[in-house]
Amino acid sequence: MTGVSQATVSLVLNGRDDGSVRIAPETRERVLGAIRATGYVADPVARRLAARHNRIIGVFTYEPVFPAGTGDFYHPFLVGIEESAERLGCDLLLLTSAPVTDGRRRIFHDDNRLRLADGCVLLGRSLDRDELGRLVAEGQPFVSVGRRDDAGGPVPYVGADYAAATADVVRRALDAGHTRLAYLGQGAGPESHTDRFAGYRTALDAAGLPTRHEPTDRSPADLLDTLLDTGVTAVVVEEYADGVSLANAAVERGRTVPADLSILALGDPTRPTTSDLEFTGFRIPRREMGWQAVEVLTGLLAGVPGTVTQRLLPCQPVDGVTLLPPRH
Amino acid sequence: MTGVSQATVSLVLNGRDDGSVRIAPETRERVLGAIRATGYVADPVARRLAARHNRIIGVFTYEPVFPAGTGDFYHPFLVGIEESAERLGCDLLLLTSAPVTDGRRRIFHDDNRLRLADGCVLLGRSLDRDELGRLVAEGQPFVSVGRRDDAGGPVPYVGADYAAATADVVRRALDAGHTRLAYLGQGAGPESHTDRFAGYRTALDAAGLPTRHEPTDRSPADLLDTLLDTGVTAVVVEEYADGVSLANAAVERGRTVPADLSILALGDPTRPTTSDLEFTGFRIPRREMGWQAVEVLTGLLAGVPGTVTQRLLPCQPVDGVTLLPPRH
DNA sequence: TCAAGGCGCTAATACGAATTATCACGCCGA
DNA sequence: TCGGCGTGATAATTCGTATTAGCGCCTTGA
Repeated sequence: MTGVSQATVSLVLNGRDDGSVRIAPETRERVLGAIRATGYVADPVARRLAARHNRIIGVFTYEPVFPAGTGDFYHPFLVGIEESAERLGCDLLLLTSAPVTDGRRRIFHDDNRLRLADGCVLLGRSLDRDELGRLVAEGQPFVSVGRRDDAGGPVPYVGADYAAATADVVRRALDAGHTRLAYLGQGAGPESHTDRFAGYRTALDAAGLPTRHEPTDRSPADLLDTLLDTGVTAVVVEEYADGVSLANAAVERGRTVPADLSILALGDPTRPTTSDLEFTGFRIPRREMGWQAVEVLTGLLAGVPGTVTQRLLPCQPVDGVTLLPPRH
Repeated sequence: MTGVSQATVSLVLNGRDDGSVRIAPETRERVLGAIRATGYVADPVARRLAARHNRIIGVFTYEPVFPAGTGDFYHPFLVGIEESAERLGCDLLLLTSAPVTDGRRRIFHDDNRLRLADGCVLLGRSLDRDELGRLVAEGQPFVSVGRRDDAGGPVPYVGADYAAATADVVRRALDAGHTRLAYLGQGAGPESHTDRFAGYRTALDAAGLPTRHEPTDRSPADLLDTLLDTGVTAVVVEEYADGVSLANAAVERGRTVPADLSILALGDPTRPTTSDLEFTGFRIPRREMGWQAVEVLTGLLAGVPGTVTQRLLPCQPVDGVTLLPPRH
């Protein structure tokens, strides 16, 4: 249309008029006119092939992105991710094509499409260690939402400081006069669990008090009986839903929360559950985590020098109504 | 590593051993071995450049994808879209980079990235007519979630049959004995509104009864007075939230719903609102709409002949507690 | 004996942009 | 007249893959 070469169009399109390249203003206008007239837009894929980046951020989750069963636990993360992406002018690629084997999605498989994006954000309770290691080894740019242990190298993450938040919750119970506190949950497995348990242990150790770990495989009623029989006056629960079950069991047994037993929740519900009690504990800064994860990723990609790639964000304390001094 | 050409690797990688191409089993094994050893995966971008499609489905919404203010009205659509995409092995690209001008996102702008995807799904109460027309004119493959009028050509869509569902609701009120039914809402603007109003009008016309249209700009209390003063016994409300306001106003005035006034909701809440009443009306098959939108899109892309590209899905009637025969 | 065709693979090219070395041109000064 | 220099644009190459015509060799059948 304009009689210029493809190269010239490319230069005009990208507004290149720095020292090394010059386009006559008249030519530039002609090209821009043709672009406007035809509505031409450069093929982003070809562009990516040549430029080696495309402002696409992959989002990989081990559960469906738009959750049904997780009671929207992941929703706030995604809100933060989207807001951040929008601000940075990036698009999000939801890696929904990853096939599900053995009940979970896999990053690496025969038609790995991760590299469609410049980098990716990983979301999920527990990431597969092998896959994580491979990402690190291959130098794939990624950021995990949630702290992760090293996997053959440092893993970039934006996590919540569960250890500090849990220790704080425990200290609040200690300040209220409790001396026999149990930890209800796995306390192992995913980093989010071990961190909580570590915080619990730290706070009790510092106070010179014994720890007590209850697994979650017992019925709430049994569990309640055991706890009360052995003089436990406060329980910190890893999973919000387990706290709800325990409280319900207490009500059924004619006991009162928190008069008979204080219950402290270590975070937001990850399973759909309802309760009219507002549990004392803390909130996970989910939106902020999602937001910062994208920030860290783009920092990594741009090679920004000062970027801290391992971040722990503070949790917000929640006062709630489930903590009272113990009876004597 | 194996001494074969790039072309051979490509052929092995894609499992091409149909009639036209043959690879010696021994060679194939050697190549596969090298692939396993190195963990090589084809660059999806280059692949897309060559193949001219990439199994990416764009998702464009006129509101944030992960909604905050819309009370998760859009969530079920996205769940359906994701499920369908997962089943078809496609990834979803959320077009979050589209800049917001004059309070809404725009598809077309100077750095249009729609073409990154093979096609796209459009979501939103009202789509911009000009943009829609341009999509049609340019032959961009897309599907709208929600019925749309022609825009210089037929618009592919998967919508809810609001007209039929509304007519059905009105008939249920007529069957209960109502003869003075008002329509509360815009009744104009987006197709979803005009369709509802059309259904309302159709049902009343068929019964030989007069229609009555109330705009939403009045206070619920005023509105309630007017309705009752003029003998209206049932109201169909376009917006769930307006029904809630009206019901609340009734309670404040010492009236009872549905004894004094039946209220029928034409769909699910699009704004966050709470009410202990379960409104009589219908539910929008949101998940199914999202699901089928992706189906239609992939059908379009694959050029599947029999694909119906304009679909209206039935809404599910809800019995609820807000419809009773009128007092005499 | 020779054309026809099967076999397994590769060279070459396309995909659509970004990048860079280079070229043609005109002007100026020596 | 010739060389040097600033201008403005282009030819050629690159990114990593998919596709296809065709090569050289061998077998088969008439």
